[in-house]
Amino acid sequence: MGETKDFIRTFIDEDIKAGKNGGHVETRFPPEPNGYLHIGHSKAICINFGIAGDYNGLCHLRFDDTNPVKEDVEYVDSIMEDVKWLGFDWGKHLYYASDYYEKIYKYAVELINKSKAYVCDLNVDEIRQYRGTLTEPGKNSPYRNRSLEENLAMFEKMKKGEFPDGKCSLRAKIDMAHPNLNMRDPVIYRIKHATHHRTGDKWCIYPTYDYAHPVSDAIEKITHSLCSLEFEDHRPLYDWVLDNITIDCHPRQIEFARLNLTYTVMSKRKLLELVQNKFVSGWDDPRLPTISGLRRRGYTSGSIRDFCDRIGIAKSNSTVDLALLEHCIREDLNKTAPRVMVVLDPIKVVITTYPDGQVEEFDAENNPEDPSAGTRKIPFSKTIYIEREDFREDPPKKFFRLAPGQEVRLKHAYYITLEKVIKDEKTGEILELHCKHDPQSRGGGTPDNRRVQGTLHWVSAGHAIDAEVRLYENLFTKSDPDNTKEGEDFKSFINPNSLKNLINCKAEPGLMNLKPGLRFQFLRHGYFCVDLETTPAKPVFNRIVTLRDTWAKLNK
RNA sequence: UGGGGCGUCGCCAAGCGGUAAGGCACGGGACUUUGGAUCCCGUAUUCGAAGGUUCGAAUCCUUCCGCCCCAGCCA
Repeated sequence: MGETKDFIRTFIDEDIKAGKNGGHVETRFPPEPNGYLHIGHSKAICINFGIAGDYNGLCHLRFDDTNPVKEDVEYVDSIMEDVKWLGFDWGKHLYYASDYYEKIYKYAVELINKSKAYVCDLNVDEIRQYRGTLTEPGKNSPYRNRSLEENLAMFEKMKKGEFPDGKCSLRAKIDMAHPNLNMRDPVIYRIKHATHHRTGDKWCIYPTYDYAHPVSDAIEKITHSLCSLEFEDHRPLYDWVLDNITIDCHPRQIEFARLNLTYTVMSKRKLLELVQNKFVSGWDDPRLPTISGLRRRGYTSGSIRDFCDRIGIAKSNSTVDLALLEHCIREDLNKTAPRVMVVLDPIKVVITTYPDGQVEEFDAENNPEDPSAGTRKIPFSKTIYIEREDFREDPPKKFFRLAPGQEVRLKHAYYITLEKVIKDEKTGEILELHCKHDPQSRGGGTPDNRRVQGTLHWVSAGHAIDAEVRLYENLFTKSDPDNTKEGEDFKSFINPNSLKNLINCKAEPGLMNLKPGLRFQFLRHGYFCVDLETTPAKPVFNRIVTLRDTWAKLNK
């Protein structure tokens, strides 16, 4: 968190010291609207918005929508929602590469006029053959030296839709023998008779990323164009484009390593497959690493920002341990989430010494970490539920919870001692437990200050509400499902137990009126989030952090 | 075998010639009206390897080794 400076900020400091851009810093987050944002994007978002903020600059949100066949408004809507939810504000600076199509086109004409671009009739296969290989140079396209007039006329015809898809393309004229393949006359415009989600059918030629991106950055007067490592090889082309058109801005491209997380699929292609083939309920399935999935699972945006701060920025390919993300949400929720008593697997307890029909209320602190969170009243009565696992008829040593003759404390309430176990005569099933209580222990302590070893959570049977808990588990059992070997299908690493596991439980009556998104810590059960599907009749909770539970189960 | 990057603790990551930060994970202890809470304490004689320069190197030089990316009219 700013203790040590990353290399990007170091570069920016150097630029400022050198007097570049008048000391201004302007960045952009440029997603292609072809899927939902995931935790990996949040790193890029935090870096771009974070750096702009640090330098009192601006960060734009720009949709890199140059390939109509993959894009959709559903994605642009979700991306805007997720960036906002993460806590970032692009202000008025919402842009679309498609808004620049006219300008981008004119710059292409300029390149043609300067003899820096030409229309090439080679098809995809031919272009590939002419490109050469990693070790052999390519050879010039036979169309490379078309006349200026012919190029202009051809490009005009491309634009007018006089050619079918793939008939020809506009290529930058650079160097077919360049050691960097990206510089071997890259295609900068291709024909696609497809409907664009914003420009409709106005265009049938679309600029490629390599050409549209630097132009878009320059149009927006971006100072630092931050992107991931795989674009390092494209930087010479980025610079070439801006050096060869008439534009008074030349952003500096800086690359950083993208995020990888253990036990997590980050590839958009794979996420799309999981969604389309219904392995999950949708892009916001709580088991997915999408921003919307994490949100629904109960992650706070603050915890995700904290995570992005902690992982740092560097250029080495790395895979961050999922445990760090989980640490971040636990740390956040520990400070903010109210504590609540919920019995997941109830067993009935009757306090025989407690008056029939009597009800009293106890004060319970909402959060021991935060006194300002206040207290709430919880009802107590003769019949309560406790956790089945909190009772043992034959307690092993060191079992300090309820057992015959053993005194325990009911959190916030009384000390009770087990006197009798009531069983079904035929089946032997335990039906209820009969206990006596010490009236002097009201509130959880006694005048004689005697200590009890165990404290149990409970709910009053007559007041408890029925709730439903979903114990989602981690989707993948493999550390790097994104990296499967030859012949391996990443779907074979899906954890069969990750599917929602519904548990009907008994909860404090106060949990009746909850809004989706609220998080709680259920004593001893961890953190839960009120699910979107919660109805007035029945709250539904999603468990928030589960990799640990998954491991516990797998290692059994 | 062309080009571009990267190699510091199990996982991230500082360090930029002056003698290895920090976080996560892990181990041990304390405490607690249930913690997956909190607080202590511990954990790289060593920086991919080997040479060299230097009083002194993770930091400079040389060579070697390993990993990642690039042959889309995807981004």
